[in-house]
Amino acid sequence: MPRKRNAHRSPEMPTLADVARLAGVSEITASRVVRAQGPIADATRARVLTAITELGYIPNRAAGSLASAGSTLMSVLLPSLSNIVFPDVLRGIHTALTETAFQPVIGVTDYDPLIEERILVSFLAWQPAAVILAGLHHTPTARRHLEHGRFRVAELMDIDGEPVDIAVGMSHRQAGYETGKHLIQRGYRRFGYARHNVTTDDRASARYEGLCWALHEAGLSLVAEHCYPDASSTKAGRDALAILLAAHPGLDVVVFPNDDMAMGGIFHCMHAGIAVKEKLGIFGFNGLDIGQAMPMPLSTILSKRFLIGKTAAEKLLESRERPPEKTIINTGFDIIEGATA
Amino acid sequence: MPRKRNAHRSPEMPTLADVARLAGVSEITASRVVRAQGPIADATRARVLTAITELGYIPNRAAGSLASAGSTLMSVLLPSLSNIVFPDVLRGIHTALTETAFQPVIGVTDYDPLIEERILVSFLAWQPAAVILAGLHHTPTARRHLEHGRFRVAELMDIDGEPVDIAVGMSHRQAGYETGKHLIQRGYRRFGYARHNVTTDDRASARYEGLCWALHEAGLSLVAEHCYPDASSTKAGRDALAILLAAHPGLDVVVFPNDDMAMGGIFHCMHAGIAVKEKLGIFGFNGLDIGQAMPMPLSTILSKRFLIGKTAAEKLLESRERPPEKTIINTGFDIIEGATA
DNA sequence: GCCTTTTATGGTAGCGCTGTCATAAATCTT
DNA sequence: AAGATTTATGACAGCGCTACCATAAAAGGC
Repeated sequence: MPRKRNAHRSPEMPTLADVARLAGVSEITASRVVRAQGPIADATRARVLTAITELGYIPNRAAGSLASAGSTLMSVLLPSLSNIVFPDVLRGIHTALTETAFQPVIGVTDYDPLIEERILVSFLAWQPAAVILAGLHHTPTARRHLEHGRFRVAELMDIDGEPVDIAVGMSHRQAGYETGKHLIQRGYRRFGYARHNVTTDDRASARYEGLCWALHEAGLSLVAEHCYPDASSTKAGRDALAILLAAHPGLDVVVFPNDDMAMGGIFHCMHAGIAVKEKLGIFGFNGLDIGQAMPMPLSTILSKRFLIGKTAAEKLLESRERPPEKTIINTGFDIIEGATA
Repeated sequence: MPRKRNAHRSPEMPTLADVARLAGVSEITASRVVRAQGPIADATRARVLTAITELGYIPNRAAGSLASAGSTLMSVLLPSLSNIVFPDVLRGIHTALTETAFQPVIGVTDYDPLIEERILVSFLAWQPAAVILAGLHHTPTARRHLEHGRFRVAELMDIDGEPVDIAVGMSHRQAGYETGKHLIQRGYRRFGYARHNVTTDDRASARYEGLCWALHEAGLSLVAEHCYPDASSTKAGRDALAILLAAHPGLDVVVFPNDDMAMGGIFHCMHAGIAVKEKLGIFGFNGLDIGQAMPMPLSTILSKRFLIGKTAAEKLLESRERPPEKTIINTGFDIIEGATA
């Protein structure tokens, strides 16, 4: 016996067929009106539109996606939502997607490539139009899926490497290097570094390496570093600096992996009565607003997070076809001199 | 002529039929293995699982969703991603959804009920299992859709009102009231308020009202308020306080709609040499980590954002059926005494 | 041993939409 | 005016999966 229509749906939802019947056209014509695709006579369009409002018709995207083998979803895989950095990226993506039919589906990987792979696979089940993820480093399985080519791929934040399709971001190695050069030029010599526990944050590591390289070039090296055994936070920065200075009082500048921790460093100095900049330089990364609103603006590097997200989404929308060659877009960075180093 | 199978798919994707064929079972049996549903003999399951790995099969959720009239998507509509508050909520939601089959699809409404309505409708096209949104205030059309009942609904942050299904949050009116009582008890009498431009942030308005009510009860009223003509930010708080004090030097406490602005207020005091707490009390809202990591921890109210998101998602997962009565979960709030008021 | 219940599997018909092809009418060429 | 092109519409199958039965075999009850 055939399944009764809508048997498993509580109140009947109007379908395209209902719209078509009411408007006195065929289903496919109604479909064309909904999708604004193909030539439609104005009078016909009007009739269909009226029918749609009258019935309160909402298209079923699952059916559409199934029939056309492609969805309007854009998978976004972010490492973390614990600070404002990735929400900023997401905001950029969302801004580019407003007024388009695309919708972001988000997943959080906790900086773990295996989790990234698992979430990616579950996202692919929706036949996304594009996949956005952070960094260029993925598991082999994930990379294989990404290279399959049925969807566009954007790898964000980092451009030091070979992207699958599009990469949008900056060179973190260079940012670290420029940080070192900038601070050396300003007379700092005895460098400290306050790290946090995320060993898989490739970008923080790249900045660290760049910094070391700049020091090396100048015949210097890190005097001290401390790894705070927990996630990055303002408190982590504050405590890390306290520990660092207790063991190495002679430091004249401390570089932090991000602004949150750097602000913690400043708070420690305020608390301990250390003159920031004169006695101890503090340098961060990200260029958060709050750091710039302080009485003594934080010296840091502005990463263009919103721009990265927005640019990536825009590029992905430009064409559904993956171009023959990989694209790298360098959004660059700005050194903010600030007043703390 | 029938459409050639997979004609519009570049490289052929394996389907359930391929898996079933390889495993020597029927499609429906393979489907049951994939969904871990119904009784399956261990040997059969193993064969199907092997076939799945061998083919690299990824289920097509659009087809599944269409056939079963329900998806594993959870629509999340947030007012903003510009500060850490809603990312925290999202993090809570995501945490509850990890290890489940559900995936959050997110939209940003910019505190605009009309945008909320538009995004809601476009999300409903995916037949979501649940919808999560902020606040209890929606357009009539949106409310009608939400009440339709084919999916669970959670309204977050606010519990002062009548929810559609589940509400998880706190009473912002009461938070404002308690703020007022707390500050009055500490001896403050000449109150200022620094507002920002989002007039549609109902929760900030509710806190404001609660504060005014507490003042009224004590025979007091706001001495001054200033509305910063831009979005909330640390800089907004800093500038707003400067303006407020220029016009009303006699204020002894200023309440801010959130911690970001309150920190701006503290930064102004630091800059202008005003002794915070002794000369001018500063009070925020949210209980952000950064405020607590300052040398002088911010006096504020801790809103339990992560908990709200997590609780909501968990409650939604408990049953697919909407219960006969509406549920309100009060996650409460804590007054953080801090050192600034 | 016969009947009931449970366990394991399959056949089949859609879910609601869109790709493909076909067709008819209107418009443009020369 | 006859053909070529463009514009507007429709018929129909099928996207990949699962709900709804049906069935057969195994297990349990007395």
